[in-house]
Amino acid sequence: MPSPRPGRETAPSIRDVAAAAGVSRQTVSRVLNASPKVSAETRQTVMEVIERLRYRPNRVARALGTGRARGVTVVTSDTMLYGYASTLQGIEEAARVEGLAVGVRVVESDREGDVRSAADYVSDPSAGGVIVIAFDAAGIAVLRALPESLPAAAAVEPGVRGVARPAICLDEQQASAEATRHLLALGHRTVHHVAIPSESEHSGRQAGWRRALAEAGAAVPPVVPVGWDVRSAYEAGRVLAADAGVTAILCGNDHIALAVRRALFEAGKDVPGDVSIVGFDGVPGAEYWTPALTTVEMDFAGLGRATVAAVLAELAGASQPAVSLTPPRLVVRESTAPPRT
Amino acid sequence: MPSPRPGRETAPSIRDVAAAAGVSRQTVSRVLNASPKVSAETRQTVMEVIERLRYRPNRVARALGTGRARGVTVVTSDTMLYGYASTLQGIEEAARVEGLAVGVRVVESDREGDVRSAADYVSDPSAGGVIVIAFDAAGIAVLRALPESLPAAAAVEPGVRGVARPAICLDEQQASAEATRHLLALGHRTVHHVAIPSESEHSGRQAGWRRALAEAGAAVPPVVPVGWDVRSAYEAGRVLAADAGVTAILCGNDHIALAVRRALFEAGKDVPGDVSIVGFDGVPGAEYWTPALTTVEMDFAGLGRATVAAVLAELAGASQPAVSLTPPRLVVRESTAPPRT
DNA sequence: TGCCTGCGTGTGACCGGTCACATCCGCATA
DNA sequence: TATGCGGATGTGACCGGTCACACGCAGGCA
Repeated sequence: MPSPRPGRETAPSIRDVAAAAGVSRQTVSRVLNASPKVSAETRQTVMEVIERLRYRPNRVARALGTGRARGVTVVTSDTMLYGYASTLQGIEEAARVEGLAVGVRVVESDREGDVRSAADYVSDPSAGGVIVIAFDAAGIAVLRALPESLPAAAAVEPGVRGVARPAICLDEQQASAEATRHLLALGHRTVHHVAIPSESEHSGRQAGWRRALAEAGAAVPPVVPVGWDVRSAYEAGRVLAADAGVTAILCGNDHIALAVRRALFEAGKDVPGDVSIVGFDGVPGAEYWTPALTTVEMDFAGLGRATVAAVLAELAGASQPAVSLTPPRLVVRESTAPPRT
Repeated sequence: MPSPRPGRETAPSIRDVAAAAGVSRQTVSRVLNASPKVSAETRQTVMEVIERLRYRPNRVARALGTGRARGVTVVTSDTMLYGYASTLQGIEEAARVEGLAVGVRVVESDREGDVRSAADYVSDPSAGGVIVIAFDAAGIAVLRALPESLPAAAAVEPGVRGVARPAICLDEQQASAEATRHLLALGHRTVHHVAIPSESEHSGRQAGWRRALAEAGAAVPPVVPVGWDVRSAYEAGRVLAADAGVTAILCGNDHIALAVRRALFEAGKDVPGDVSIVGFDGVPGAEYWTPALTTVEMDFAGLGRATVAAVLAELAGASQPAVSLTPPRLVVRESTAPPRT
């Protein structure tokens, strides 16, 4: 605590500004909040004083007065995985532009205790609006546990139901189908799919893949589920590499593609000579991989920005603003080719 | 605003708890803050009431009362790059364990306006303690612009001077020297170095590399600086690939290594057959690259945790706690081998 | 002239905690 | 019995904004 006694240590308050400008604190408050009920003249005076005193409104006091902080808190189960991290980045950027504070809260799992604790955390007024990155079970559980009254929005996988919140998603179904068709068109009999943990049967990746296979009358091989850890993707790759019938693999994300590629390499199979692989995400640098990765680019940052717009609308009580997201799109590079005849 | 009129919408306050427990609000406050000046009996009663009412102290009110929020705000120029993101992750984790709120604020550059705005942002009491990820010019500028009175700590590159704050770093000089010696021992005449933007002449990577070369009496080739973007690393790789004298490259980070490897590949050079490469960071999955990458593993998460301990100490007015960091260490894999004779 | 209207402004209470200080009580000591 | 003392608890002010409402004043209309 900086003792307020010696000299003038403490930052100027709204009352200091009011006194210096010869108006009431409420008038200063109105100027700060761009209220129209202030004469141009008074506003001018007040702003000059604010400038002169280098006054900055205290966010804490404001939050206590209004009952909620002017900011957003992101709830997520992870901060490093590409999809999560980019979404977070988009949120931060949009929030900063809007002058909102940004908080982060990680939920480690969908266990009762973790979920409750995260929900409690964001229930506090200091959390402001809440954005849940609900790509997985933990996120969805938090979304469900959130008190009705909280202003919130979510970034989700396509196909999520039963969430009474504005939920935004990147619909990768089209692009996933396109990627599958691309492989089929190259002459592959069918396409195998390695699924990330956040995927469900109805989520975009899997739905698009299924649809494209069905349309082409191709067999639908069993989905190979893996965890977020690279090792499990590698193990899955080994299994697929051992199967001579596998010539094309649609991987749940780019990092999985990298590990699968390694497994294929160890099995003496060339990419794309023997097996073609496609990723999801479009991580930076995928074009400089060896071979350069064919992948579905996803605009997670845009998704993040859209969720900010959504909570802002919730906060203001307005209806959902129509933010247009750039849809996922297939980028063909070197990792896909016709199968060896 | 949930109108407090109809029914009981609002969360219980400390006064509700006090009333229900038959004590004063101050006593409840003491229980919450684990003050020793409460009888065991009273404490018990109060805790039961808290439990029954599901009371959660209001972080905003507390911050207004104490003058500062119980939390930390991370200032960083980036949230996605591996080093930054892992440090952030470590901070979040440690903060959560300590019951601290976590905020994030990005500074886009070291321009006056950006720096000032970030410094203003964290000067607000709602920011709590401040942790600056000062691997680069933007971070260091913020660190310098921070008001004296703010509780703050920083994660920095080794060799940073003139920062009147607890500054913690991962000293990779040893490991860098070791990596260089490893290459020299394999028979390489010298080792080239591609430097990341955050590196200075005196930072660990470069210092270790220089020292090892000097000790071995090897020539010190000019450092090749690149940006954070993968493309610039690729361009640097092309230049090195065109030079027949280059047989070993110490890359500033793993992603650079990946791009350099691509450039070598395009030039018809094999890794590690023709050229050996070493990375820095130890990104997850590097062991599944093709070839698996020899790299220096860095414990950024541990660094992040240490900074939390440091701000906590600042907050409490205590001296620096001695947190032991796990030092960076070389992990030899497949991307390094003797030069072709 | 009287009254209503609306704009610009000011006043007191309040948000939910904490701080500094006062008070009460029981027991040991003089 | 008076005094001192320290542990346990309570009281009022305060942190720095906002909210709801009151107020003064000018112009328009009856």
